[in-house]
Amino acid sequence: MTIDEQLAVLRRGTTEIISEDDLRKKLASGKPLRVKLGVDPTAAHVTLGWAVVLRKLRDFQRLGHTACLVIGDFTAMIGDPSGKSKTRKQLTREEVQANVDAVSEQFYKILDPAKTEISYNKDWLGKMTFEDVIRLCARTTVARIMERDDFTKRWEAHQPIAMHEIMYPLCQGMDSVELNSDVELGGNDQKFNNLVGRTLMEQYGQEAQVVMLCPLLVGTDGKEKMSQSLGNYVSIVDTPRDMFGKTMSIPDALIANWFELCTDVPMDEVAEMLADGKNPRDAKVRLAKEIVALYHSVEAADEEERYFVETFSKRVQPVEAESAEIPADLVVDGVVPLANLISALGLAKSNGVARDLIKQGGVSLDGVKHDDPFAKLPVADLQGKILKVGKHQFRQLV
RNA sequence: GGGGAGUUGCCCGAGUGGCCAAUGGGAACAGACUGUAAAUCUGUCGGCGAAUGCCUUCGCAGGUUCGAAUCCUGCACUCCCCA
Repeated sequence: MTIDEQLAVLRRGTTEIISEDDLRKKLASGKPLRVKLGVDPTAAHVTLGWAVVLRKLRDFQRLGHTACLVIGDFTAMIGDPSGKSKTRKQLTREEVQANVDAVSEQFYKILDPAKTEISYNKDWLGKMTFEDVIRLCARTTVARIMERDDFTKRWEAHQPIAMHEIMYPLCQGMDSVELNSDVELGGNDQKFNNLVGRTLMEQYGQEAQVVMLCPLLVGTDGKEKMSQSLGNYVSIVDTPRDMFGKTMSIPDALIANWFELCTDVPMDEVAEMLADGKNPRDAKVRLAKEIVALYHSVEAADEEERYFVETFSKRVQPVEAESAEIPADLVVDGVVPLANLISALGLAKSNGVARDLIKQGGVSLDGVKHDDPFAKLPVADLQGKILKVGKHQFRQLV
């Protein structure tokens, strides 16, 4: 592959490469590049948003380069201030470890283990003495740190900024020095942090890393960046059903963007699907199938399409639903209060909410609406039926 | 170090002794309409209860009072101005 061809692959789905000339030179050297990606184990799932950068890293691997994952077990205790309007909660060692364990195997659904190097930044950051820290701090200025707009905004809004938060970019920069990385990948919100890495590397006599930024994937709500704390995410370990369903619920405006960032479908093909006169729903179905196929299988994708069409498009009951046993302690004289059953099965968070749902016509059994919030139904009538609560929740009663 | 302002439900934000489970907006959820999209309309939105009702909530801990989110004291946290 020529350098230009490689660049074309690498460029897809990036917003900025600082600088492309430097990247070209590094590629031209012919040696495998060390491509760094810092991950903070602040969450237990790899989301599609997170996958955007991981997939980019995989692109590098396919071109023969080495992925250097830095698990931020040290920095997670600080919490990246990027894009945050509040100080993040500091995680304990145990929480961090639990997340690392959960997340690391998910990485290999995307990355090639043979070309992946994993390190933990506590190994070096944790060993720095206070003197080391002071000397590190001396390498940057308050004005430089405060120029990032997360801080500027918080400052102007009179929001607190804790001292330890301003250390974050320096920590991440030290990671680059430690790894002597050639390229650092990151989400767009990482620009500031990654640029600090360039500065520090030069100060330590290294060649500055190339910074490659990927756009932040917008979540299923169509507004905010995808994140676990906002609940607008699709996890790569979601069941095929959830994955498909959540993808189908994104706003139309996001379809092209998701194709670009989450799949390998060529963009001109995408443009064709979204041309005037075409139903965007069909493009979305294709998108959902691509995603399911990527993390599960083509068969699962076909299966979910069929399920989706039957269940939602044709508005019939699902072929099969998760089965749920009627809790024995709810049964009195052979009858069960419907509202209590719904909350006991976790389909509503309290009996009151369950009753509200029933009143609003959001509950049905085998397609028959039940709107009496105080209904008590004989167990015999319930067994074998499909309980539907709200739009998406189905349970096969046993 | 000195002076001032603030902490209310998922978020923002009213509320200055009983009519407050607490106005309003946003988010969320449900229904209608659809393509499990968008927009729109309607409804719900602390917990328990069939219900008059009961319990828990207005930074934390005490106190005053028949009665406090509202008054007093102490504590914690945040912001602003000055040094």
